[in-house]
Amino acid sequence: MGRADKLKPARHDAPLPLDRSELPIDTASLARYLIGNVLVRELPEGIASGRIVETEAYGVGDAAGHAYRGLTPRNRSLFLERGYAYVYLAYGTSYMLNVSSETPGIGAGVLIRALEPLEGIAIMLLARRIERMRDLARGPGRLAAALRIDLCRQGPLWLARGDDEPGEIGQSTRIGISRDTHRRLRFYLRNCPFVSGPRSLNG
DNA sequence: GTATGGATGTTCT
DNA sequence: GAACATCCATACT
Repeated sequence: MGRADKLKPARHDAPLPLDRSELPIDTASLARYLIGNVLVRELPEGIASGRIVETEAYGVGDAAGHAYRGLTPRNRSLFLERGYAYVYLAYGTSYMLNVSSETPGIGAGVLIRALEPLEGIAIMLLARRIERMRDLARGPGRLAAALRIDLCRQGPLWLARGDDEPGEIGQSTRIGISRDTHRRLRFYLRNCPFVSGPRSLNG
């Protein structure tokens, strides 16, 4: 527990974090496990949260993963034990949020791609110019914008337990990559309007 | 609904 | 200079 945790405790009724011991170590297992659980962000304006409905695994020896070519200053948090954030800027416009996986020293992680908004929708709307509510956090860049994961704002970020059974989980190839495109390492909630990607991948 | 192209900044060759 | 785990606006079926 670091000093910052003691200085500003979370709101008393905020969802409790998952214990690290319950996170699967294996990357694909973690990606599947996270579906149905909750991502919580505490901002000065209040709590913003959403149910995780879409993830992608970027595991050991995966040529599409950022850790594939070894440890660099950018990707070093992927080499931490499971449950740490790895955030980077893609295409100069969108931040991507990942959860580190595997054991310390092994570079791997899970990309969180979409949320079903739960709490603090008004807070998330402040950062998203949208017409349809379903687009609030539908896609990894939109998700990071909605939760204002922009690396220049104060506020904790954690994973919490989902309230109920997530529903049927589908599996497909991953989106937006050019290597290892055949692997079916994308996990999503079936029949969920908040999932990104073309209909052909979401059957 | 799907397809296409431009904007954008960091990392690595 | 190229690649890139994207988004948005626009055009079209």
